[in-house]
Amino acid sequence: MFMKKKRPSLKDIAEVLNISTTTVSFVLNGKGAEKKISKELIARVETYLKEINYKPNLVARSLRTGSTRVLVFMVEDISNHFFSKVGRLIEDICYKNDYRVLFCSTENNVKRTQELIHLFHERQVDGFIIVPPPGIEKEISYLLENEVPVVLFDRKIPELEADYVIINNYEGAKQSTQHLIDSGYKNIAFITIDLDQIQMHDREAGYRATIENAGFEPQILKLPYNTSNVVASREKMKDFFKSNKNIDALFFATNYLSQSGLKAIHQIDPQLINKLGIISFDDSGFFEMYSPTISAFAQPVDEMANQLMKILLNKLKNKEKPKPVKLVLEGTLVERESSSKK
Amino acid sequence: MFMKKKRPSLKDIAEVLNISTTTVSFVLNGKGAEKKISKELIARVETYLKEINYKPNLVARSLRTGSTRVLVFMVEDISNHFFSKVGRLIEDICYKNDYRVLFCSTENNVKRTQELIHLFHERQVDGFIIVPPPGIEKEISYLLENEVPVVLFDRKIPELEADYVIINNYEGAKQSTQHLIDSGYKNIAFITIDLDQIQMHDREAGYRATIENAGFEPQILKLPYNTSNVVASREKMKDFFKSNKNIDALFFATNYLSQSGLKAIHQIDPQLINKLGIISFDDSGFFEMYSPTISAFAQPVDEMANQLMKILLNKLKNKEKPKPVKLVLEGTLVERESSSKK
DNA sequence: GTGAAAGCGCTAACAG
DNA sequence: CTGTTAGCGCTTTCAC
Repeated sequence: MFMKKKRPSLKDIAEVLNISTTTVSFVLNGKGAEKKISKELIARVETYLKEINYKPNLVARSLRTGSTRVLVFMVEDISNHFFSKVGRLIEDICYKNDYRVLFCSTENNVKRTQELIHLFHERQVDGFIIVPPPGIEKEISYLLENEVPVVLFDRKIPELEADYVIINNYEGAKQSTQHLIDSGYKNIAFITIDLDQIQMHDREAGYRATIENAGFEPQILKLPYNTSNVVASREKMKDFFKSNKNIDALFFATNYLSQSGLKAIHQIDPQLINKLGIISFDDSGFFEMYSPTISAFAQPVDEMANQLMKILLNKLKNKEKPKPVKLVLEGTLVERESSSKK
Repeated sequence: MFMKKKRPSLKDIAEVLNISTTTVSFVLNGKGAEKKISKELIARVETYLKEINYKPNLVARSLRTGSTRVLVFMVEDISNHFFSKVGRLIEDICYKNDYRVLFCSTENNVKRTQELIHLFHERQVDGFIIVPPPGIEKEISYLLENEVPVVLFDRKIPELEADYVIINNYEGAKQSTQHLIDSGYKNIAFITIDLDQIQMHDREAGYRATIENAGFEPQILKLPYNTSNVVASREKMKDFFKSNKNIDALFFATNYLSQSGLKAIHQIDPQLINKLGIISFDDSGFFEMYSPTISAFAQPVDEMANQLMKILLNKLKNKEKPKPVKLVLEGTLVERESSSKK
């Protein structure tokens, strides 16, 4: 018969060393000097802590302090090149500020996002960076009302007084479209997603304005948004490409649409790709690897990460809330083989 | 002057309703009937809980119960197709068992992995599924000693008495190599990583045995493992391909090596890919999308997820530890365009 | 059927 | 300089 060895607590340590838990706690938290505990005692405690490889119970600490020092970065899909890049940068900034950060993917699914928000809020995380899926307004308001620090990212929610960092989608779509026009393409189609999200509307509007301004005809394919059925989407793209043979260039509204589109193009005819101009909104590691390499309108990931964290850390520090920060950044066109002059 | 509205606690609720916290707690946890609380009281409490949209403080609950009902799935890179697929399946099983699961990437970095293990252990997660990077033995032993449920995945650590779920890498490499031989390739090179990990050794051994058995010459390129310097790796591949013109097929030891290799091949000559036989260990969403589509040796993701969770849930339930479960599963060859007969 | 009260492990105000 | 102690919000035993 044996007992499960219980993890030692501060109290256990205090008993062994014949001192109070207060002293141990102070030393543990590096407040020994500040609290004027003698060098010898500090050394004795630290040695013992190291010896038994003591790990404090952070659940208890969090309950006591009311802070977990954990933040959450909640995006549509953390494996997406754009989000993972920003995530990585954010992680570094968090560590420097003695915060930890957890990543998770909403898959643009409201229900899943609600669950994630509650999961983390109930576990008392200190703050959120969220790419809000459509329909999540209520949960965001809930966090706001409860004065949980939240910064929106990639999309804003117009009716909400929340901080956000986004890019100028309209301008990016204009530049991308204009680039294809400048490269000599005349029948440029826009492939987008049938989702009532402001950033998608802006991209479409940018495309439309540029095409019409050049005296061309907009041609738009709107795919239903359902990650589960990529095959059906690809079939729709194939049908669209086949029945609109006049198209000589494609502008994809997101990087995952591009990837699906490239596959569709390949399935129609492996040579077809070399006859089309292609550009994608959002960059991807994949684009540099494809043959030909694929042009993209890239978002300013460094600046986004810096700004997001600056806003969030500020909210974490100052409990009284200032006016929401609303940031609209500019992206840059990355010209690769797929959009060169034909 | 206003006060930050504190989240209501069980005590607040009890006061408002003029009952004890015990009763509220019982109702909250669905134990009303079991504890024979009157239907009316249950209804009254539930109504009020809903009305104020009460969210329990799970940090407090965890401190009290000693369980967070959170598990961690710690892999090399969660954006890797193989790991994200398994992760998704595991997530479903967790939810069904009323556990939550957190995902994170070790990047095969020991220091990072140590920090992650401690981060989560200090926060009292209930269990771990870990793809162990080389050099992490000590931390895993630490968890084992503290009787934290751990299951290793994708790789075992021979000197450790830990549960694990892996595949037969030797057999998979043999099948993959044999498939290239059967397709008529004669000079098959193996591209691998210079990492002292058992699964890499097994893959190499499987390749070597099959090649020698067919009377051919093994040709192996070992790249240094450093995710940071993909460009340098790619340059090494290019040099290797250029200075070994006799090579007519390539067997990549991991899916990320394949992706890097495909890029190298493209950079040498966009047409070169069509002259080479290619197969990759581990499948990837990318392979189905590439032109040509890339063959792969795929791991049995469903079975892996099921077995991992079966083992972990069992450990969570039965505190006395049984003998470690050591599972070696078989993968399957997915034949695509890149390895067809030339 | 319901409530009082102890206690999970930690921090920090206060006392000495 | 160090210790006593209250209490974070919750669960659960025991009492009535």
